[in-house]
Amino acid sequence: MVRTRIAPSPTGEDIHIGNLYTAYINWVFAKKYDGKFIVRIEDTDRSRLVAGAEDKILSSLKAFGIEADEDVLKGGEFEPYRQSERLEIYKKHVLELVDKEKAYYCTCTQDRLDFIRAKMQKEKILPRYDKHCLSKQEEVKKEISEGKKYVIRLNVPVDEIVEFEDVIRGVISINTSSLDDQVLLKSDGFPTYHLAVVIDDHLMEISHVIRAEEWISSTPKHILLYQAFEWDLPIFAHVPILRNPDKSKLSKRKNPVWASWYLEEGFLPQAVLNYLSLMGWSHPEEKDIFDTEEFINTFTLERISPVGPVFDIKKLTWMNGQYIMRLTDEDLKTKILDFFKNENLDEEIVAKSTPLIKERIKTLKDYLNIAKFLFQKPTEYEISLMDKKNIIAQILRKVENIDDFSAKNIGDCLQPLAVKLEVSNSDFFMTLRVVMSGKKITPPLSESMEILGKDECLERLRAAILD
RNA sequence: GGCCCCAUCAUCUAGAGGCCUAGGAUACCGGGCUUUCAUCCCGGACACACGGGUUCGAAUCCCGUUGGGGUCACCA
Repeated sequence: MVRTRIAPSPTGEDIHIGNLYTAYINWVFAKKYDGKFIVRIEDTDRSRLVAGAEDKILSSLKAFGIEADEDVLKGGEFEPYRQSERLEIYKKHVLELVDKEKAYYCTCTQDRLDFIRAKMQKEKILPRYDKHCLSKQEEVKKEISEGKKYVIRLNVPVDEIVEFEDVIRGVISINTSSLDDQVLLKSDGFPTYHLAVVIDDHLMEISHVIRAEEWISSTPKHILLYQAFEWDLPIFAHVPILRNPDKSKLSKRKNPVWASWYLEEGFLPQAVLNYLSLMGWSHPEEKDIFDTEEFINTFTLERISPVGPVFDIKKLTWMNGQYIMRLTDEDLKTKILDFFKNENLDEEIVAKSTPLIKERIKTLKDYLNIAKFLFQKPTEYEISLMDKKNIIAQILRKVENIDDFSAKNIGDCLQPLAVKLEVSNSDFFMTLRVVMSGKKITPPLSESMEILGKDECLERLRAAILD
């Protein structure tokens, strides 16, 4: 049984786009093998907890269609799915490790820790805990019974090789001498990530740990824990970290990183997911555009490349445009209406204009940029109409006499006027375009005028003359 | 800095020894279509980091160098 998970921390505004990426890979992998996808909330850092973050993460995941089979809302066989509610479990297990002498109590103060760290740094040796408390456990236990604050540390063996296999990168081996005696249980009684992740992944029967590359260097600690507990290892796959254009880890300083930002900018979930699937992975037939179902069918972990890809919003934007073009008119109308629900747009106008703007917008947000004039009169003109008054007056007279106000007929009636006035087509229609919309770039003119209707067009022509 | 991971156009990538005078996509530049813009079509410029091996033959395998990234917390 394939069981995958993501373990977001409610410490930010929303789910990070990089986490959305790993979530998608995990979800797709589970779907491909008829497995289960679990969302586990890792809220063990009480100091960085952000109120509302958990809800936001869950709702964003849902907005992108990545639904968990087991999570804090749905529950499941292995609940609770919030780590702060599993404290007893961690405690019990870590004590087991102490019994086995794989872990030990430590009552060192932060001051002492800071001191030895500084000293080691000065001596240019790797700063890490010096196992000071390990040799005097009885004494330490006595201190603890007297109420002294303590942590429990992993007793990392000296100078051993820890090896594990990563599906994407092959065998990775690290000497334990580069590992610290990691704190497993913090003094507030909460586990650290390293303890909690191993226990939960085991207890929740996670078969494949698919997570970001930044976890590679702490995986040996996890291996040591699995060995200490005498548990079987899951399969590890470390997917690449998404990068800023300067190749550093994707960060909010340099890029929009919150998943919901993309939705707010008018990107379609499917387009974002499709783009994300191309990060470190490519379709065997070199396709760019494909839906989730096809991704599930063709995806393999082995095909993920270990190279960290730059997140290129330009290509995402192109892809989003492609998705918008492929939407049915009805579907696009609904999406635009929903996107601009606060604007209370006239549904009929949106419906009529949708086919006109379909190939012209890259995001839903672009819609009003290009079509706003259909809902309201221009407030200014991008081109001066001062020396065009005569032309406009002639157009006005002509338009007054058009009875069949269809796009085709409007064009047919106006075209001869351009010839008669000896004005080039582009000049003539640009003038009219600006009169109608105020802008130089618009959807097709005759069609737009048809949507506006004869009366509205006449009003705009008169307004332009008076301007 | 130690350890670990990585290395094909600006970017995402194809490529698993001969099919590669390296293919596609985005972006960019030019042209066509066109009542603006967009779509669409055609064309262009642009890459195997470097140095050693192995081999009849290397973008592909090995080693080194360089470069980039990650990680070294009672954060995840």
